[in-house]
Amino acid sequence: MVFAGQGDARRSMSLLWRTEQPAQRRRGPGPGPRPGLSADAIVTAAIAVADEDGMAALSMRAVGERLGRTAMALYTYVPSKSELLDLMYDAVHAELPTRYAGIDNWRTGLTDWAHDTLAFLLRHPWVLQVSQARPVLGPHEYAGLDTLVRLLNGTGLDASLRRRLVGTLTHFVRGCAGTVAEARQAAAVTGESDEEWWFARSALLGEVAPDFADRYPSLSAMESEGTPQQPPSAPGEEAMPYLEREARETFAVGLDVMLDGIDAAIRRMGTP
Amino acid sequence: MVFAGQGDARRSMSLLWRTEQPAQRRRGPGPGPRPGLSADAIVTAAIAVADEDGMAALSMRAVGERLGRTAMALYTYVPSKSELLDLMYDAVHAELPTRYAGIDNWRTGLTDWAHDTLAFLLRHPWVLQVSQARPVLGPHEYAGLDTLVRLLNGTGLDASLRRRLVGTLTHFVRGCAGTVAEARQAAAVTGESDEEWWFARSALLGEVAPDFADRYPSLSAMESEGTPQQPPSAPGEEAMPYLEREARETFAVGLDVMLDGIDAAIRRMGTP
DNA sequence: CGAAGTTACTTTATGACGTAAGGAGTCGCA
DNA sequence: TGCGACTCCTTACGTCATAAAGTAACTTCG
Repeated sequence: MVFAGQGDARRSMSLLWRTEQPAQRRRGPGPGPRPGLSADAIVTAAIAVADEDGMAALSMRAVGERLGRTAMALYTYVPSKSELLDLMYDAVHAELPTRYAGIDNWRTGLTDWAHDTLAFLLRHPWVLQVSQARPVLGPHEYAGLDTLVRLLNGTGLDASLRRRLVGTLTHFVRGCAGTVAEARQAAAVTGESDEEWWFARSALLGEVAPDFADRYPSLSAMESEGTPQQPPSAPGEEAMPYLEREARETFAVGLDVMLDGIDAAIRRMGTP
Repeated sequence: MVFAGQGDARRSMSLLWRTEQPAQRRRGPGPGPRPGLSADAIVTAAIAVADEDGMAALSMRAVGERLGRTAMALYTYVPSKSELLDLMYDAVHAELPTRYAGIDNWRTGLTDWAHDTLAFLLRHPWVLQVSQARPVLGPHEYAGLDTLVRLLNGTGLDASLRRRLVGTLTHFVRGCAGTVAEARQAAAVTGESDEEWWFARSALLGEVAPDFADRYPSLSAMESEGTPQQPPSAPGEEAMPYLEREARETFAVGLDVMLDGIDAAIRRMGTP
């Protein structure tokens, strides 16, 4: 987990909400030899690094290199790596859709929201590694939050209950996204596909725990019963990796279960 | 996020499942001057470091220091930090309860499980920062998984559905635990309480976004409506920090919503 | 025109990290 | 007494964020 927002709070909020004093610039002197960087350019480059190579690869050197500068050049525009992370975090949240057609139907609205949010998190998996407590409090994150609340308003539930549902739904989507993201990263880092990994590991597991079925009877029973034979993927379409397919199944099923639970709360409200 | 299990898979599984060759030891020589370390002692010390000071403070140097050795001394017993993490991860999972009284009542069983798991994760918050994809596959983690599956068996649902519920419930509990854990860590690192933090931040927010209520109408309405006046905590009992209280509310409400969703699935099964 | 001031950027340095390499000390057994 | 096995230490390398100080280019002023 990477902690953002460690720097000067006022400076950080200024940068996030773009309330920097516009004057003062070009007051006397002029720029140096180069075309000149900007905080925006740095944030864009940093997002590209994180998207492509993951949070672990996000170093000031890497961002600087992408811009043809040294790491230290960035500190002219960005106070620290922590603040840069804040800016990156809020910048990508601008991608979240804010308009949903069926506001009258809370269920389809929330389903769409969940799918969009999952897709967003898979485009920018490093977002999951930014601490959630003490949130960044940027304008785009708030916009995303406002959208979710608006969709929840359609349920007609109490404000106090809606408040909790925001966290519940977010936890779930983030959890699913995390599983997929980590599986992808593991595959990228090790160069070993999910299938290869699982094949090797289950062989070792058989060596090392020959009594597996006796030690974990419920788990074993469920696995042998509940694992469907997967159909071979249609020719021409890329087979989805094992762990990712599992995670997406969990997402679909779990989302329906949660929405059923919300539905139950709505019904209960009608007939107390 | 910290990735474990990067080392030699066979060695790692051997260590996890304690299938090291027992011979070979003390074959010819004797130990050096010191009483002698062991993998177990190192794992215990490493868990203590991570529990007390967080994952960021878990360095080989720090663990060695706690044992009165240098960082390099650990490498005699543990192949790498990654493997040490595997061992730590599985070792703490031994704390998870495996017996639950009311197996006949799936709802109370799952509720107890969720509370126990939350408490476990809050005792060892660094567990949340170990990657979930490509799991560690140790005996104690499997025991915890088997327990959850056993409780889910009480629902009578299909194996394929139960499979997905494992992930759904886990994501939710982990998400709640993560919020609390991160809030605690932020408070510990910055020395600033949730209340102080929020007070300072909301003042800045008012400066920087005076039109907040207009920009985020749904969110603002929900906040002003759904935030209860919190009663002053009884004298003598420690007031729970703001963010932690919020997270625990989300946990309680969200868990009930999820269990209602499971209940709906059970009813649907009865009357197709 | 030249000096001074301002900014953009680089170089260098510090103390952290994981861990490779190469000892040094101690013991059992020959 | 010497050898091999074993534990543990010192040193070293390349990485990280970032503090401090230096350099180069430009604008403005004298």
